[in-house]
Formats: sequence, C-alpha cells, structure tokens
Amino acid sequence: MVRTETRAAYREAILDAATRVFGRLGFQDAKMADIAAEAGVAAGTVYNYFKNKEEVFRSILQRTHELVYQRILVHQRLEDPIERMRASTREAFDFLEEHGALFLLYVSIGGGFDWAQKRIEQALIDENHARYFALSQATLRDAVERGQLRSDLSIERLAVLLSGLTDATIFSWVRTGCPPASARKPTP
Amino acid sequence: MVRTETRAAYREAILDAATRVFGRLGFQDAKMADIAAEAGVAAGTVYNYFKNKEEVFRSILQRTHELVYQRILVHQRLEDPIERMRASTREAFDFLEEHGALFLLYVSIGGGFDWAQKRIEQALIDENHARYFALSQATLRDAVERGQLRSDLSIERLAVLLSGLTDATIFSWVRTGCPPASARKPTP
Amino acid sequence: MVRTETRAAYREAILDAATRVFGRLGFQDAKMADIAAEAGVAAGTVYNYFKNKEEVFRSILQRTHELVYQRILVHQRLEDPIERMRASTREAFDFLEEHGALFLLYVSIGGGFDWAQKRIEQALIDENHARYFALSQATLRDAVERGQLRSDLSIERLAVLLSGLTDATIFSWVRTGCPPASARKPTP
Amino acid sequence: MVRTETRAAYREAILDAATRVFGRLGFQDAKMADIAAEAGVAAGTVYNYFKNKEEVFRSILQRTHELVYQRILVHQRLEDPIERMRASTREAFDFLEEHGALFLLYVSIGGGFDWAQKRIEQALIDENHARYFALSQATLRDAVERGQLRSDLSIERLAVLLSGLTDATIFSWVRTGCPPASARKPTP
DNA sequence: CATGAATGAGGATTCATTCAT
DNA sequence: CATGAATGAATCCTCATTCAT
Repeated sequence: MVRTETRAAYREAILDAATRVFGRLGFQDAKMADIAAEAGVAAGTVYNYFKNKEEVFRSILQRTHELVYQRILVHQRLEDPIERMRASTREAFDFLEEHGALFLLYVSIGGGFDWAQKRIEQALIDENHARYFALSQATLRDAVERGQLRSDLSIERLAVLLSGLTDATIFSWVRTGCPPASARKPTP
Repeated sequence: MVRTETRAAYREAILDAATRVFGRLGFQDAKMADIAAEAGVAAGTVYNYFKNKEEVFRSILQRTHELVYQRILVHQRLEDPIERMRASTREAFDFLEEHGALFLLYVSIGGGFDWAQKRIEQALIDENHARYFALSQATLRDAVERGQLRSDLSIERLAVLLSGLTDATIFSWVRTGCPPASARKPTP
Repeated sequence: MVRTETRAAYREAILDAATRVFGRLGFQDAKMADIAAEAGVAAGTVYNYFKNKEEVFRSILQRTHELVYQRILVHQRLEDPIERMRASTREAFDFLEEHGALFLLYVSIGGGFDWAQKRIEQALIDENHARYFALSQATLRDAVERGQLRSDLSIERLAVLLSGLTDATIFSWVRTGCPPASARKPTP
Repeated sequence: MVRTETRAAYREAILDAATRVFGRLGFQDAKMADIAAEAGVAAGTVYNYFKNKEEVFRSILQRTHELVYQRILVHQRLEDPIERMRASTREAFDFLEEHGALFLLYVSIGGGFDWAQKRIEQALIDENHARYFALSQATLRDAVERGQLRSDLSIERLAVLLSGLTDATIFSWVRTGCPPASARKPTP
C-alpha cells in the first residue's frame, strides 16, 4: 500500500511539475529534463511513470478535465437549472483564473493549434468536451421543462451557443494577454 | 527587370509552399526541407529569400494580413456603415473558407498558443490587429453619427465585442474541425 | 564516487581522442563525429562533457598547459638556476617529441594563426604564457643574484630572448616537418 | 591584347581582394562571396579565373613569393656578400611591415598550421623556401671565399641558422601581436 | 525503482560551386 | 565572359529515450 501511495505521489509530483513547465514553455520547448528537474527527480524516473513526453501531456489534460468536471458536477445538485448553469460557468472561469497557464495549454490543444499534438489528443479532447456538452444540454433541457426557457429552440443549438460564448471569452482573454475585466463582474 | 520578377515569383512560390506545409504540420513539425520540396526548390534556395524558418513564418503572416486587410479595405468605400461592416465580416469568413489552413496558422499564433513563436510574432500580430480594430471603430462611429446605432454605448467596447464574436466563431470552427455550417447562411 | 571517476575517465578519453584528431586534421577539419568515434563514444556523449567543439579545444589547451607547467615546476626545486633553466628547457623539448601533434596545435593557436580560434583562445594562451614567463624571469633573477649572470642586462629582455629562441626552434621544427635533429644533443 | 590585359587586371583585382580578405579572416572564415564582393565582382566571376578557393589561395602564395623573391634578387647584384645578406634581410622585414596580414597568411601555411591547406601547399612552400635558401647559401659561400666568414662552419648549418633567426623574429612578432620594436633599429 | 549518463537520429543552416541568362 | 541565383552536401548540436548501475 505504501508503495502504491509512493508511486501515486511521484506521479502527481511529475504531473504538477510538467503542468508548470508546459505552461511556462509550451509543449515543444518543454524538455523532459526540465520537467524532471522541476519535479526533483532524475530524467529516467519520468519514464517509469509515463511512456513518453506525449503521455505526460495527455495525462495532464486528462487530470485537469477530470478535476474541472468534478468541480462542475458538484453544482449539478442545485435545484434551479439556471443556477446550475451559472455556477458551472463561474466554476470554469474561476478555474481559468487560478490556472491560467494550464488553461492556455488546454486551449492550445483543444483549439487544435498544435498540430503535432492534435493528431493524438483530439479524441481525448472531444470525449471530454462531449461530457461537458451533455451536462450543458441536460441542464438546458431541464430549464425548458421547467418553463424557464423558450421551448421552441434547439437544445443542441443552444448548447453550442453557450459553449461558443465561453470559448469566445477564453479566446479573447488569451488573445489580449489575460485578465478579462468583466469575467468576475457580479451577475445582475 | 526579369530578374526582379523571377525573384518575386520564387519568393511567392516559397511562401505558398510554406503556407501549405505550415498549415499541414504546424510550425515545429514543418521542416525547411519540406517547404523547399513543396516549393520545388533546393533547401538552400529558401535561405536565399528568407533568413531562417522564423522569417518564412513571419512573412506568411505579414503577407496574409496585408491581403485580408486590402480586401476589407475595398468595402470601406461603401456608403452605409452597416453594409460596410457586413461586407467586411463576410470577407473575413470568405477568406476563412478559402484558406482554412492558413487561418489555423494565424489563429495559432494570434491566440498566442505557440509560445516559442509568440515571443517573436506578437508585436506583428498586435500591430495588424490594431489596424483592423481601427477600421472597425471608424465604421461604428460612423454608424452612430448616422443614427444607425445607439449613441450611449462605448464604441471601443462595441468593437471589442464584434472582434470577440468573430474570434469566437473562428474558434468554434477550428475546434470542431472546420466547416461552420451557418457561416454562409444568407444574411436576412 | 564511482560516478565521479567514470566521468573523469570519459572526459580524459574524449580529450585524448580530440587531441589526436585535432592534431591530425586541425580544428576546422576535425569533426565532432571524428572525435567521438576516436574516443569510442556516441557523438552526443561529447556534448555531455563539453559545451561545444570550441570548449573541447580550449580544454585540451588548458590541460596541456597545466601538464607542461607542472612538469617544469618540478625542476624549480633545483638549487642551481642554470640547471633549473636547462632542465625546464629540456622538459619542454621532451614534451615536444612526445606530443608533436599536440604542440602543433598549441603553436597554431599560440601563434595566432587560426583566426577564428585566436579571437577566443588568445586570453587563455596569454595567461599561460605569462606563467612560464614569470618562472623564467624568476630563475634569471636568481642567477643574477648568484653572480652566474651579468647583472647589467634587463631580466625581462633576457626572458624574452630565451622565450624567442625556444619559439624559434619550435617554429623551425614545425616548418621543416618535425624531427629537430640537434634538439636532444647532449648538453656539453 | 586588350582582352588579355583585361583578364590580367581582373585576376589581379581578385587576388588583391582575396589577399585582404584572407588576411582579415583566415582561410576558413573567408568566404568566396567575401572575396568576390571585396573585388567588386560577382561570385561566379572568381571561378572564371580560379578553379576554386584553394587555387585562389595558392595563387596568392605564389604571387607573393615571386614578389619577395624578385625584390631580394635585386640585392644580389651587390658586390659585398655581407651587404647582400643585410639588404635581403631588411627587404624581408620591410615586406613584413607593409604586408602584415599577408605574411600572417604565409606563416600560417608555411608553418604548416592550417592542416587542410598544408597537405596541398607544402610542396609550393618548400619549393619557394628552397629558392631563398639557395640564395642564402650562395651568399654565405661567397662570404667564406672572400674571407669574411670563418671557413670551418657548415654553410648549410649557417643558412639554417639564419633562416631560423628570421623565422624566430617573425614568430615572436606574430605571437605578440605585431610591431617588433627592434626590427627597424639601425644596424650598427 | 531511482539515477543520470550514453545514445544517435534528426534538422536548421552554411557556402563552395555550378549554370542559365 | 559577367552575373547572381540555385544547388545540396556537409556538420554541429539537441534532446527524447534507453539502460547499466
């Protein structure tokens, strides 16, 4: 058991380090040696936990998605769909503010910009995106059923719109540098 | 004179080739040899026209910006600001459809995701973005003066919004793969 | 500890190999691959020990200087300054016979002939030369004090003269190909 | 005839340019393009006059040797062998002062330091050196016959000695940077 | 397993030389 | 012949990955 815990600790430490390094330098410029150094382990050690650089990357992505998803999931217990939506969105933006670099990383891949990676990661991205999307659609459907939303709109299209707006905000944010002034404005 | 034309032709051919290759593989994975091969010249030849890989990239960006800007500029002659805006936006999306890969490239940099490049190109990007932005603001101001737009809104904020919406569309587009179904819908 | 020894051994092996290769081909024609091959290691390994080709070169120079200097230093214990001088000079020439190629290398730089290198190494060369020179002057001064040498001569000028003669011999030697017949003649 | 003159003029211009460039940068660092530019011709033109970089180099060497040899030859008309010797030596040093860089070049090859070149040029060097040497020996022999020199010394050895002293001076000169203070001192 | 050094494939870039105009 | 651009072989160096200790 201790062993298992130790292994897990190492793994987390490496992922943490990799997250920082990738966030700082991007995928290509981040060297395995950098990651190892940041994690305080030897270069070879990283390979005891991850097959290669790509898998380190993929693992970060997966871990992050899981984290955000879990956080958002919590808000699904809220009774009111509108509240649920609002809380989820805020959660996403809160995460953004906390983990800027990480999100950059996510976006850079999610956006499909880093081709080399895209080939490999797209499936992963899509799968996760689908999870969020399903959540979003469920909430919207709920709202329609409760009469809080017009029923003559395509749920899917609405979900796409919402997702698009979020992406747009992130995109602008990223483009302009970072702090999206209005992001934390109190919702009226 | 012939020489000058020939040189220009070579330069264009290389930029065209580079655009395709970068679009296909991204900056890092695109090899100078690939670009040369795609252009049908020897590897060394590329260096007769561009100092290095980075400059090839930068030149593509600059050339594209110029092209799009010129195209949009044409529509500025339109009397009606609203029409001007509409035409400009359509122009941008038309370009997108024609030059998908190229735009991906643009976005990948403009979004600031490819760190290594960002450091270098951001100034270029910003400068060009400012040009578009100025155009956009001028048009909006015009519209306000003509009473076609509410005058109690911040022109700058409006411009940011418009820019953001465009970016959002591109972003979603890029994310989902490519064809943004609604993009060419007849404007009502 | 073993590690440290192993590392040192590798380093020495590479320097030995580099010395041979540089001696055979000169700085420019010696390829890092040649050096690696001669040392029996992979090309990349050389870079684990030296930042680049230049540093390999510089290290050879430094190591050699140190070696010769230490050998000469031993003779400084001799009581009689004249004997000290004689022994030192012979040591230098002995070294020449043992390490012809190496000395060629040294001279080629010391003489300032390999421009590209000169820029970088001159300081190193000068510094070491100064050490020998100081030793030489000290010995001469000693000889003067003991009345073994005329006191009306400039010590510095004498040292320059001695140094010049040694250089001249080496120079002729190198020019003519190598074996300076008279070099090992028994000193009467 | 005009043609021939033109050709000769081009050839000389290129050699002059090459001399300057080689003197400035050394053989390896001097680019054919540099030489062409310095000569004010196109890169390809150089190849109309010389087979390759090496031949440019060889030609400089040959031309210089010829020049110095001819200058020294003039002094051979002097009656007194001692005067002849003195004049020749001074000629050599005068040349040195005028063409420092060129001489550096000569020495760098003559000394056999630039290996790549040495392989090729050594024969040329040796041949020319032999000419000087023959002149020197003839003069010495003459001096012996006239009773101006002890007859119990080996002429050859004397010639070697003289040559060595000259070389030594050049060597020290080159090593220390350049101006050999005493070189032009009035011979008492 | 951790370590950290060895490995070697891979790629940007340079530049002597060639050749069409 | 002069020109100057095209060529592509050649080489230094990086760094992901492997492996002996």
